[in-house]
Amino acid sequence: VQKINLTNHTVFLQILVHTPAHASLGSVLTYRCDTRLPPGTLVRVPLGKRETLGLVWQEANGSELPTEDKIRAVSGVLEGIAPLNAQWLQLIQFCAQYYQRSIGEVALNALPLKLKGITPAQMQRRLRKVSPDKTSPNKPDTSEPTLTPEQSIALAQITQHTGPFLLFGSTGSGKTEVYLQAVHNLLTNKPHAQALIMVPEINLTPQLEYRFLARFAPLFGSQAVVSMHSGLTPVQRLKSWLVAHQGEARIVLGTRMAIFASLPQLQLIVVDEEHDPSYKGSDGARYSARDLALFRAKIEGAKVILGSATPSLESWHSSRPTSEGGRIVRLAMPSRVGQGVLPQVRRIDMRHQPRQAVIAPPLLQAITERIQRGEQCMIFLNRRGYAPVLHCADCGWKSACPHCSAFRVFHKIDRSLRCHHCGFADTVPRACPDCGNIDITPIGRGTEQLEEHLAALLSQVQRPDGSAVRIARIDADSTRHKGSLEQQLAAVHAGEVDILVGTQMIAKGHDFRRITLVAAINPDNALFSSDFRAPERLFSLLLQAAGRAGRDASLGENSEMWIQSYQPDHPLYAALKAYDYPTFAAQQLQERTQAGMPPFSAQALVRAEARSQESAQAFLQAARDAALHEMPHWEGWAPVLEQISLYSAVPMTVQRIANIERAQMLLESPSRPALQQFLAGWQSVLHACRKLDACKGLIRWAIDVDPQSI
DNA sequence: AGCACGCCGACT
DNA sequence: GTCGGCGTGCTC
Repeated sequence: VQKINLTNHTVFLQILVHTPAHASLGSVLTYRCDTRLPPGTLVRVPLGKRETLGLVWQEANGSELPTEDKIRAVSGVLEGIAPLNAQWLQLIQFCAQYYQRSIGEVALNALPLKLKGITPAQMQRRLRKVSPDKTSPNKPDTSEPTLTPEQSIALAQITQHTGPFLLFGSTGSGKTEVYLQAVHNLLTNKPHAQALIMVPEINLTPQLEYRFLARFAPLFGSQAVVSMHSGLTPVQRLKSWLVAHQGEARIVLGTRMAIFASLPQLQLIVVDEEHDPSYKGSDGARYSARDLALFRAKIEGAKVILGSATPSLESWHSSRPTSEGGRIVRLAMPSRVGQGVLPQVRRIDMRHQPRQAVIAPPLLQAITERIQRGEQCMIFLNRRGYAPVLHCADCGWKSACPHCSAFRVFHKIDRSLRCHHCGFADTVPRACPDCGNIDITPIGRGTEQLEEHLAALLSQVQRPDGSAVRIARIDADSTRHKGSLEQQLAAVHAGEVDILVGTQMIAKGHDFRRITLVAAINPDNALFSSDFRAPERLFSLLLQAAGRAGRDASLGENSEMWIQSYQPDHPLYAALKAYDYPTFAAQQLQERTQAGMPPFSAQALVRAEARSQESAQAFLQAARDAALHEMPHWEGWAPVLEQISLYSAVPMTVQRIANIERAQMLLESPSRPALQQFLAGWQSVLHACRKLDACKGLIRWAIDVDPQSI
């Protein structure tokens, strides 16, 4: 009934809109327009009863147009914003295809939401605000720190070769200075070039942001360095995005999301702490920003530097000699800058310690001595709360969460039982809810209890000035309120704290100059984990933690890293004691070769969430059956399927969260392209399985390509 | 994802 | 009698 006036100028365009992967509607929709808009143009389009942001993908070739009465007209173009360039579009396409997401979802998630609601008038105002900042640069900072020989060699290699590079530098080897000078060289030699610096979590590494600002703002103006991370307000995000898109930002500093920043003159990407798991998303589009950085650098013709003291085994393996098939140039910087020495690692055999000792007597003694000398200690325990579970010895009751298949954690501080998965909390019962027994007891310990325990053990110990020992705890609970993390860290820096107790969140980034003793209370769990990447993460964490000690050269000489373990002779700890990542990596790679695990195979995981465990598993099994029995009959698919292993559907480790049952299924292939091809074809099967009767109650499913934890 | 329509429980 | 819960369905 709708009247359409087609002029001879009318073109049909495929436009990307934000529709999720599960929607029956695709994410590439056809609209008409009287102007030939180039790919990458930002537009506003009608979609149902609303108007939304769209991105021109390409012109529609007449053959596959939807019925004409469905096609609506583009409402307007976002004036004043240049189209996204071809490389950016290629990045989006690759990401969508590789991670099995719709292209519209990837593209629109990569753009600032605020673009959507913005009116042309606001846009003009916004653009004027960010237009070139004429404040002339302050006096150029000519005082670039002198590089060590190792740093100079690494920098020279980066200059001479095209990369990609793996900067393998031990904690404190001065990787950041190499990044800074590589960026400096680029930006001064090429007046329009842009660099992208990625960090795992920006609030944990504020000093990196500070160093970049301090170094480059005086040279290129304060607009030259912008940050991009999820902590920005929508308006700040829009602003950063526009400055980068217009080429005015020379340096973009950000978290994983920054990999999608529009950078028309991108020539260098740095991925700091490239092994960090937070580069791989665990919700929505589960992309690895590190892997995308390698791809993006390739298509942009840019250099990329991956930096780490404990590289991911994937990157490490890729940086083997070229003669053995390596594709990344390894640059090693083994020495610590200055006089700082890595702490001596001491392993305590907990089998030979008093039974109930949380802290072995020798460690307690060492802590005491440090405090009496006015030095600081840092103690790790990977469990927050007071005790991971409450228990009634009479009837066996445990503090289970009613909504999850997990125990609720006892938090003594507010006498609550809290579920760390769904957040459900209430006050601790006075007596056992099942049998009325008054005597319900905590089992195990968390950081809260460790803090209390230490306070009791050290109550008689005095600091050099005769005052009592001060203990601070830093974990997700103590830093819930905005700014409290900064406050607590400041207290540590100011020397107001003698012992810092915390979860792994204190291991990252922060330089505490007066800490001379670091201890891990109970790190063994990762040795027995069902996740084959757990040892890799543990090694990295412990090495990073060790790096917190002895940063002050005058104290560094006798700093220590203590490990309490029931397996003190485990090869992981032996390698750690020797600060020998290559040996550790070789052991791990050896095991992985034999077991055919990444990087010697490619993996994907399908996760299903449903009202019942049966329907979640039924869905996965149906998809598996179809892959095993139907897909081989598809024309030309048998050779692909021969290379794919599909394991059985199993409940996830935490089977139920917030009353939603979860199951998963692992897929493996020695060939990455085969796995890719399989997944692409399998999508339609998964969509079809959803409609089966046995799958009633299925809520959602998702494919996780290259899962980082299983 | 939005946004609407649609049919059942406790409140101005 | 309405307000509002979220189940189901549609969007070029």
